[in-house]
Amino acid sequence: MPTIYDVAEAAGVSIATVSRVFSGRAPVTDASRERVLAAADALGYRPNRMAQALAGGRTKALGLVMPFTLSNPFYTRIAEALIAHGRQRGFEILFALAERTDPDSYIDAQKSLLDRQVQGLLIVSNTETAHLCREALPGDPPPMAAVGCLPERGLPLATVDEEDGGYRATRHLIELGHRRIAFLGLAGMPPRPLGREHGYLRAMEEAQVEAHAIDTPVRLQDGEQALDAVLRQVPDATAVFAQNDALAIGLLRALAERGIRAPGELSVAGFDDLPMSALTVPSLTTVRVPVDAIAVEAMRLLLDSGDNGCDRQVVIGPELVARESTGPPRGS
Amino acid sequence: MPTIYDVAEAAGVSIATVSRVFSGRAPVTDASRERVLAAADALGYRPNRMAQALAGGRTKALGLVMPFTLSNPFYTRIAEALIAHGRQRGFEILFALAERTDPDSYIDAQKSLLDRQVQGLLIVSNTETAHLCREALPGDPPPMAAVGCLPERGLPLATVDEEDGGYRATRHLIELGHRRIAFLGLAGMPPRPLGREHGYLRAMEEAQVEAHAIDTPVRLQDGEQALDAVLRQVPDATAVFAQNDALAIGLLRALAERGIRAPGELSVAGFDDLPMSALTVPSLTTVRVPVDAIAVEAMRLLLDSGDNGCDRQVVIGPELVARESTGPPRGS
DNA sequence: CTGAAAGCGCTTACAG
DNA sequence: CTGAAAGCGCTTACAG
Repeated sequence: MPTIYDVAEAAGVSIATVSRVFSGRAPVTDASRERVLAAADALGYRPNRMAQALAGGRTKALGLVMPFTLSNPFYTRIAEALIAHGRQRGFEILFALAERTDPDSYIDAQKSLLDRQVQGLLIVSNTETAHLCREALPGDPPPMAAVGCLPERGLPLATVDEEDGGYRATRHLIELGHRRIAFLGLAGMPPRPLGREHGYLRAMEEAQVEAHAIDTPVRLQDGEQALDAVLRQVPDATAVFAQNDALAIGLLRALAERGIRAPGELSVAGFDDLPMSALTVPSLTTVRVPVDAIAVEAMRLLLDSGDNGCDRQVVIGPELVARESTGPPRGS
Repeated sequence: MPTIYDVAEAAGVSIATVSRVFSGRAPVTDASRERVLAAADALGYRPNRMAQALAGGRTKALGLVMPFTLSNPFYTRIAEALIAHGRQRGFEILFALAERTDPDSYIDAQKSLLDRQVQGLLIVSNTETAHLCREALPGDPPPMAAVGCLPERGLPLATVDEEDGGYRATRHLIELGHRRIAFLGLAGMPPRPLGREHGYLRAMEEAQVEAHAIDTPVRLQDGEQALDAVLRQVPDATAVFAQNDALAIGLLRALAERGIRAPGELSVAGFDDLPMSALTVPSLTTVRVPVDAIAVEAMRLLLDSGDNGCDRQVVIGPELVARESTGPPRGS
């Protein structure tokens, strides 16, 4: 690989000039620029980013800490949007996948990114984990923003309004005529992500009907277990609102297996609007998370904050997407 | 951030000794080691990887070039497996996502990885793209391996036996009694990935029935278009074999929308075995790609090749997973 | 606008 | 086993 010395020699200038041409941040005559560019092109020169980072301190790289379960479509959508917007702003996004969802795994992942001298850190996780990541930051930390957690003081954050989303989904079911509506949500995660459930509870209270929140894991493969829990705990439920689309899709499958019609006997609503959610049978009513807008705001928080922005929070409103999996309650 | 000098001072040794302790590749007395480790720990020292890479030439990082569509579950499964096995072998995996699927985007992504001085390159793509990436490699290139493409000379490669997978899926349909079986596959990608289709053609020929390969895009959202094509081109088809599960799932949805029963009126088989494929209604018969084994072999090709291995190809056998979406043909 | 020089934080022969 | 020194390929004040 040719180095900056090779280019300088070929172009008949000093390495400082070559550096100036490539960084674009210093005055160079057009003549010099052209000769340097021509020489670089001829040699196939590309600056060594390790050396640039070491000498300049700036890496033009941002770190993204995510759960290891890349196959979770919601995370990958966030990642795609973040990469796209980072690129537009001239930053490369470096991934670090947390091996598990516990805080230590996140902190390890964060450190590996810091070792690469990233200029900013994006954390996709729940609020507590993001907070712990923040505390684990070294003395002279790069800016950090959390993505998609619940709002909480002291952490710049771009997220969807989960409470409002939960409220909208529940209102939708209530307006269809449902009164026995169960919420299916996350158990055992410290802390429980409460936003969606809170929205559900508020809508139920407002409608003066009894709420039933059921603890269940929320993955694709947990549909059967969740359905069992519903049938046991709220046997006369006519609708369920699931914490996320993955669980809702698993639930749809479990219902089909038992011959329970959706929405005829049980309406199902989810949260996320995965690409898959429009294509299940029946297609899934859900709450669309504005992933793109979240990514834009997260980049803004990270890069445009100046000195003041360290505590800003941007909460973006979601949108209800009504599809086939919800309908009037049975017997109405 | 503390540097190696801070640690050396605190431990009362030279920076060379600190470096030796952290690299683990040189003799140090236990006493020195302990003092260095204690000092490093107290200061929160972590080696600057940029400096390590620049000074040592080795980065302990491998590059992974993938299509930008992270949300394609097949790619993310490959990525997960690669990351897991890379870690086990002490390597970090750096991603570069090709913005589009054209070769130039891949080459750009590859270059950005090379700029980071990765010690090896993994290309997830079709064979032609991988070949072009290889040709674009600079004078002194790191080892490279292609993952999941079709076999072709001159490129180390770990992949599934696509032809065999296509054959097995088709045999499964034939053994169920089907004779009118359409293949739904990729159009317009240069070159067309022919493996799965070849397996289909071989099975059809062997059974002495007429083959019907239909060109169609293969994404989740292409199910409707693909179904139209089948109904138009092979109206009496009793089964289809789709190039991948995404398309097969889309197809299932399209069938449900038109009230065509699967497998009653049309059996559907896919290829990939996505997590989702077990949970559709009906669940999807498919060919399981041994993602984990492929990842292990890819790492082996990259890291254990010595000088000889540059041309090795590992083709791993797939497995048929029979589920609900296939059954005997109508009227049998 | 341009060059010579110092320095970023490490690793690696080279002596000892 | 250990230290002093050179050097990895850049960027950045500092002069001019």
